[in-house]
Order: sequence, then structure tokens, then C-alpha cells
Amino acid sequence: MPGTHDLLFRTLSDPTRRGIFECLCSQGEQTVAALTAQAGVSQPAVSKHLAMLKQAGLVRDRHQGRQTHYSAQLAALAPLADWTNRMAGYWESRFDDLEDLLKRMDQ
Amino acid sequence: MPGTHDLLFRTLSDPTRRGIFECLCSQGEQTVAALTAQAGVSQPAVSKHLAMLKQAGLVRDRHQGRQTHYSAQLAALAPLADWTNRMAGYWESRFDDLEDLLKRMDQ
DNA sequence: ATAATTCATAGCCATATGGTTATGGAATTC
DNA sequence: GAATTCCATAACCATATGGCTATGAATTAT
Repeated sequence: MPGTHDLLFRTLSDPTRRGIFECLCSQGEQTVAALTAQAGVSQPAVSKHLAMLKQAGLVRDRHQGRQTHYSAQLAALAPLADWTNRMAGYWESRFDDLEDLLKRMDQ
Repeated sequence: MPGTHDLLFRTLSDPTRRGIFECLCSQGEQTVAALTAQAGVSQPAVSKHLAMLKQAGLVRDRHQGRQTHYSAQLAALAPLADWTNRMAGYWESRFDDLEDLLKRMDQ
């Protein structure tokens, strides 16, 4: 699915949103209030970012009483790593082609 | 620099722009006309995307006569890989902490 | 019961974004 | 040198985006 990459890159492109995700990665599960305290924007803004992160599969939510706990879903980053590797792979393969070409020319 | 990540994610978040970059990665150096043929948008749009990719360090341009050749700068993806690894690192370190905690509890 | 807390949604607004057409400058070609 | 090609920039437009305040639903505390 190419749409997966779109959603991932798009979701991580906003600094505030990425900050929230980093916060969840580095400090583990957090409530909305705790995240809001560090985000530097209003609570509704944080909730919207969390909704987007959730839609991208980057976070999971767990409801407990009147508070919602969010946690990072690291596995969702896999397509990003795959994409990077694919770009690097293209590079190498073109390099191999060049090498191959040079070999042929050498004969 | 945290701004580096911002620029990178932001630049790669647009599908058309990412498509152009992928094109350069997979097929090597290309002229603006060649890229425009595959991009599905107008030539000025392609030029604008290329300017942004260049500003993010993701591409290099080489002027030859009246045409400009662009090529991917794979090294610019390094911060992206670093960021991903850092997120994974947080995960592992929290896991280690948990492991450590369990060990202590076990005693 | 009533009040207070926690979060999500709704509605609004300013700005950013990506696209288009029009234009112009520089380099080839005729 | 006139015409053409290649690309970048300018000007403009519709929409998307991220922020805010206001509000409401659900839960907990008084």
C-alpha cells in the first residue's frame, strides 16, 4: 500500500505532533493531561493530534475511568524504515549496474 | 538540530514530491522535463518541488546548457534513519528498565 | 445530588500548501 | 538573428492545516 507511507510521513511531518509521539516513545504511556503539559498547545489541540496519530496506527489508547492513556506503537514505524531502505537499495542497485557496466566495458 | 527533522519530514510528506524523489533514487539523474513527464503535474509545479527538495538537501542540481539535471542525495536521509533508531532505542531502554525492575523485584 | 475533572468534538479563523496559467531569461537550433 | 526549447519565477486561487474557545459527555469526588 502506498497510502500507508502517505499517512505516516504526513502524520509525522508536524513538529508538535511528532513531539507528542516522541514523548510517548521516550516516557511510555501517558494521559492526555500529561501530554498537554509538555506539548505547548491547548488540550483540544493535543486531542486532535492524538486522534491523527491513532489513525496512522502510531499510538494506541486505553480508557480507564475518565482518563485516556496513550502509548506509542513502534511497529507502525516499520514502513518508514522500509521506505528508507528501499531508497538505499535503489542506490546500491544502480551502483551495481554501474559496476557491471564497467566490468563489461573492461572485457 | 531538531529543525533538520522538521524539514525532512515536511519535505517528504507530500506524495508528489516524494514521488519525484523516489524517481530520482530509482532511475538516477534526470532533467526537469523527464521528471515532469512522470510527475503528473505541471512543469512549474515540478520545479517548485525540486526547489524544496534541494533546500532540504535531498537533491543536487547540475546545470548543463539550458537544462538542469537533478540527482538524489541519499545521505540526506540519514537524520530520518537516526530518528527512527532513536525511537526504537527509547523503546528498548524502557524495556531494559522494566527488565531491571523485574530483576530487582525478583530478589 | 452537586460539583469538579478529564477528555473529545464542534465551530471558527489565519495561514500554509500545492496546484494552475502567464511570463521571462538563458541556451540551442534553424 | 529569429525561433524554439528548457527551466524558474510570479501571481493567483482553492483547499488543507493547525491553532483557539466553547461546549458537552462521562466519570469521580464532595
